Amino acid sequence: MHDIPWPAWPGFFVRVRTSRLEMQEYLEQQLRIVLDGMGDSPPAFRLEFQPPANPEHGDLACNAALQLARHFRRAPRQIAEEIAERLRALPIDSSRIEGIDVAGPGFLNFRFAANYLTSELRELLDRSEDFGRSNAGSGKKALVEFVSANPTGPLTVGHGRNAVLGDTIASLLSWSGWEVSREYYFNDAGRQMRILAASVRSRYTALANPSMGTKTIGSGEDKTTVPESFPEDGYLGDYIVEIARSLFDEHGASLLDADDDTVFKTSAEKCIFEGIVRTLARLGILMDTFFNEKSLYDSGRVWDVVEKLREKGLAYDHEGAVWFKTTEFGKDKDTVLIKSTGEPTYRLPDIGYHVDKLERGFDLAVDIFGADHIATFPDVLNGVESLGYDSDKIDVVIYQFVTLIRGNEPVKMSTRKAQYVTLDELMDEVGEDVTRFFFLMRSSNTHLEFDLKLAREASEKNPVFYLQYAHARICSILRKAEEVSFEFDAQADLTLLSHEAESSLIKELIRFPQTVSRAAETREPHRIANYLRDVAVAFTQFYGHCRIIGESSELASARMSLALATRIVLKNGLSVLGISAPDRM
RNA sequence: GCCCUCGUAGCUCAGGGGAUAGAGCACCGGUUUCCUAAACCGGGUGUCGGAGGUUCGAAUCCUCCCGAGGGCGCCA
Repeated sequence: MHDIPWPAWPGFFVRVRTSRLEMQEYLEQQLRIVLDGMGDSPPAFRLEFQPPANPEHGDLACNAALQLARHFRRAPRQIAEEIAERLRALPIDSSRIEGIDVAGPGFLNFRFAANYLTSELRELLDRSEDFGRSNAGSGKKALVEFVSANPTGPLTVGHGRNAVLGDTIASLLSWSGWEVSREYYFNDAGRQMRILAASVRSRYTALANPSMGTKTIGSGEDKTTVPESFPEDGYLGDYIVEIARSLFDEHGASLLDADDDTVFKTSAEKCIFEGIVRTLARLGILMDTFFNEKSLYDSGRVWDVVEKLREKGLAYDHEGAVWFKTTEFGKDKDTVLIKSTGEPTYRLPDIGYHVDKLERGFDLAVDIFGADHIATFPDVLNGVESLGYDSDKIDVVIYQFVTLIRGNEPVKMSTRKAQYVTLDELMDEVGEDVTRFFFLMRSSNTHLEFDLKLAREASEKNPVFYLQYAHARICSILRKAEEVSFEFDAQADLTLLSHEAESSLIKELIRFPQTVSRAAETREPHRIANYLRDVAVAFTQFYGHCRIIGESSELASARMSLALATRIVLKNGLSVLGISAPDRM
């Protein structure tokens, strides 16, 4: 922190811009001087500031007196009074701090000079589309890995939460200055893909050879008729039949004698992946890289991991399998890395994959996982760490599952059984913006109850429309201004914005940068959603109380500036969330 | 049995050491000669799951209990 020489002549530097942080630093300096004069503070004592919940309590509060009550063996209010008294005697720079009050149990409440708000607002307007961006992560690279569904079927509502969370966290990091890559990890080998291929082949065979018999599988309501050759645990979705049909259209019956399932696997994978990419694009999601698990075997990375773990005594042979000593890290059991069949479990490539991420030079690797992975990712972190990498660079965001409700019944989701609602169907019903917002408006940590019927019915009252409406309204004001040849003075005196609705809107708007930073640090996009609602509320109140067009020209221009500032914040905020900001609705 | 997450208004959820715990939905009433009524204004609810503990101060931190969901595979 460099020292800023504070002007001793209030009034001369009215144009000086003071950020909240500078304000806090300034107060901290002054408070230190005062407290030093009041005797020794306890060693662990640290000054804490917080914005009061109630605007009547000023702009910034300090709880020093409460913390020091025990140490000084005096009533907190009394201490606060003394601090306030001594602060006023300093003297405090009145171009920054307008008032110091003692309130409640002993809080020191500071009121900023009006100049503070207007200078912040001016900065907002100047920075415009960059307002909210920061450089916390500048010069650093982050990788956000998400979706990562294997190509066995269309994306479902459950994947939707993952996709939107990952994309938005990537966006938040990017707003915080990180150089961000979005990556999709997949495995197109293994058991599930074999079953997929066999399922397609069976459907194809039935088409090419209609005389083939059928069988009935499942029981009760799940009872279905499938071709005789249909594999056990085969995929029942309609898309399988469609893939089979397009193969039949293209090749006729010539594939009946195919030596293996390769052609079925390849075309199914291609078709399903195309669908996934299309669905993601619809949500506005564009991956930078697709990472095939296979490459970890091709490069030998996987075997390298096993070898190194053996060297460290953390991997050993037992009953034909290779085990990972997870008991070393406090687990009850060790874990199999390579089955006795020679096939690795998913944990091994996972460790290799994360090593690969760090080897690629990422300073941060964020994973978006469903709650079912909550117990397994520590193995990966421990593996990475014991290979000599810094696992602190890996950050896992866990989201709770989406409970889909149709009518009053929770729908059981299973890709294989074809009991699911696809992400595309969801977007068809409620739209892309609502879909994104719905997944983002709640903490990823809580279960998301998604009632399809309600989502459809509520679409008109959905909170996302409220935000967009506020934005559209501002655009409408601008159109009106154009119509009446409104003369806008971009340098209007912003201190004219003294109405309560105006200052609370300004206070709301200038919180945007810290809200974005905080959301990025905690990987919590819902903070933005909640914040934007507060902005929209504050704007709508301003709109209700203060007219723009028709007021005296200077006030009208000042208010127009405020409306423009609101539009900037709404637009930037919605853009962080990947939601459109329509000009009219 | 062990581990993880959650339990806040009728419902869905914010808040995660500080002042009187907040929104939206739902419910009732009012508002349009006025820049979009997809809006605004007014009306009221809480043993913050329970019990202890730490603290000047707990919805928030710790312990235990109860309840919901998830995980504990040579499945991913």
